[in-house]
Amino acid sequence: MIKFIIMAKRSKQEEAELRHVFGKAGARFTRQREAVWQLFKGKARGLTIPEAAKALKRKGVGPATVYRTAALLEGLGLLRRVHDAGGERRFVASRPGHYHALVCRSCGQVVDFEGCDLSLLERVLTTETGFRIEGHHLEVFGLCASCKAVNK
Amino acid sequence: MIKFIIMAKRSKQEEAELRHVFGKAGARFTRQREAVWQLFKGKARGLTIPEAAKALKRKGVGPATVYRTAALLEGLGLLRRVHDAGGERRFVASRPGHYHALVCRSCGQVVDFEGCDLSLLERVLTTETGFRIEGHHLEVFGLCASCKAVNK
DNA sequence: GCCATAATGATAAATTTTATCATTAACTGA
DNA sequence: TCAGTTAATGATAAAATTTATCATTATGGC
Repeated sequence: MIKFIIMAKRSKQEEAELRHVFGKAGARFTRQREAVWQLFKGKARGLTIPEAAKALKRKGVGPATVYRTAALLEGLGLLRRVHDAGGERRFVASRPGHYHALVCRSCGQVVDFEGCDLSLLERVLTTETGFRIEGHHLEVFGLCASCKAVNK
Repeated sequence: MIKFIIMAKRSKQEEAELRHVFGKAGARFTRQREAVWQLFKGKARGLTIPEAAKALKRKGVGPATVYRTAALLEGLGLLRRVHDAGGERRFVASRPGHYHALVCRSCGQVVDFEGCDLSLLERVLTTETGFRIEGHHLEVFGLCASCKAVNK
C-alpha cells in the first residue's frame, strides 16, 4: 500500500522531536538551524542552496551556514536531494525512511510517497548483471491536479 | 523483458550514425565534439563536467566547449545525467530512448537497462494524487560483480 | 548561571559556470 | 575541388556557486 506524507505544522511536539533528533546526533539546536528547517519545510517544491541562502539572508543566516546546515539536515534524514527536470540540485523536507518524490513540472510541488515495489525488477537485475542491489532512487514527474487544470 | 546495452567500439558505421544524428539536428560534426563524445563513451562511470574538461584540455578542447557540447549531446540523447551517491552531477554515454542506470557504488560503473514496468505504480499515483504522470527517473545502486568479489 | 566548545558570520579563496567576441573551420552548392 | 556562409571554438573575463579559515558568539551540560 502506498502512504502519502503530509507535513505537520509547527508545534511544541515538533520542536521536541527536532531537539531529540539533533541531540541524538550530538548537534546543537540553534536559531539558524531551525530557520533553515522551517524554510524548507514550508516549500513543497524544495529549494536550491542559493535560493535558500537568499531567503535566509533576511533572517540573519549566512550562506556558509546554509551550506553547512543543509548537509547536516541531509545527514539526519530531514532533507532529501531531488533533481528537477533541468537537473538542478534541490533539497526537500523529508521524513527519515524510504520515500520517493512525485514532482510537478509546472509548479515544482513535491509529494512524497513510499510503497514502491521494485523487488521483481531488482531480482532480474541481480541475475542478469551479477550486481548486489543495495537501493534505488526513483522520481516521478508530471502535472499536479491544479496545474493540469490551468494548462488545459 | 529487460534489454541491456553494450556500447559498440568506434567504427566507420558509428561515425556515419553520429554524423546523421548531428546533421538531423542542424549541428556540425566537429573534432571537439567527437573528442567529447569519445571520452564519455569510454567511461562507464561517466564524468562530471570539470573532470571531462580536465581530460580534454590535453586534446585542445576548452572548458566552454565542454559545457556547450555536453548540453548539446544531452539534447541529442547521446548523454544522460546521472547523480551518484554524493549527489554529484555526472554525464554518461547513452542511447536515445528510455533507459535507466544501474550504478556501482564502489567503481562507479554504469549499466544501462530498459524494461522497467512502473505502470501499476503510476496508475495508483494518478488516482491518489490527481497528477497526470508524464515520466520517471530511476536509478538503482549496488555493487557490481567484481567489486562484490573484492570487497568480500 | 558558568564553562567548554560547537556553531556562526565575515572574509577570502577556490571552483564551477556563463557570457562575449574575434578567429577558425565545417557544411553548402557550384 | 573550392570558395562563401556562418556555426562553432578558444581566450578572456565575469558571474555565480562552494569551500576554507578564524575570531566571536551562543548552546547545552553541569
